[in-house]
Amino acid sequence: MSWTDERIDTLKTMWEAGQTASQIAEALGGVSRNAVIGKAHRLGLQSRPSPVVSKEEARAAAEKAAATPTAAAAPPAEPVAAPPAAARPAPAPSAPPPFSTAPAAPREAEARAPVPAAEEPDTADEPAAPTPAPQPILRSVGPGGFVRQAPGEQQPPIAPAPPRRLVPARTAPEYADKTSLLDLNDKICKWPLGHPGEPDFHFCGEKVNPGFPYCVAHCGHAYQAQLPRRDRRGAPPLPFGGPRAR
DNA sequence: CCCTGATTCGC
DNA sequence: GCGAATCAGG
Repeated sequence: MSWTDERIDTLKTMWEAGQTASQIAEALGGVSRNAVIGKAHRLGLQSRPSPVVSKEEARAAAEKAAATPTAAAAPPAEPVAAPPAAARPAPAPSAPPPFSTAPAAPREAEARAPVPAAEEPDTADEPAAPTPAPQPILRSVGPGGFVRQAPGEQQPPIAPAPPRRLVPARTAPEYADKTSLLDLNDKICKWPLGHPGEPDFHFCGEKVNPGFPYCVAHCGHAYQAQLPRRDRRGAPPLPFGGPRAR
């Protein structure tokens, strides 16, 4: 596998979106985690919170901690070089789900007035299936077939995607229901829709299939059993709406 | 053990 | 430039 423009593009986007190197490698296919990391560095995509702290950083941090015994009132504004990336998956571990009604930290112009109404067809993207019917049957997922079907079951295994908008309302018509980079966290689907840099680029935002970066439906796209080369048809379903048309 | 990203170094 | 091997922390 070589680093085509498209693959580099995907790498960049996913890296900046906070995907792990493993996830990126898996999404790209044909490359190892190390390859992704190596490439990312060569591209200058640098510095993500690494689990490994350099001795310098550790020493500096220790000194700082020691030198600041009492003045703990103000949260230290990012000790070392604060990553410029506006995008890191929201670290909020116990944070409320992305679609909770009340944003904990209301961003200025984001006062979203609760609008009563039910629906508006709105955007044409992702026509969500209108069947919120909860699936009582527990299913497991696995490589290849992805969603395992209970024995004897004939129905499509994947519950139809519930309506995407779980939040009652919004103000800005076109963006309010979009899951932005800033909204990403471990619990919501990071499947990108549209292309980075474009105004309507956003993320799926569904609840993830536990253990995966995507919701069940998008996992079905992302993880598929490899077919023999001669049997493959068309382009593989890469995220990001496919390679950027330039 | 598993995971993570960083770095090195032969190719 | 590439990526496996290695390192080192969580």
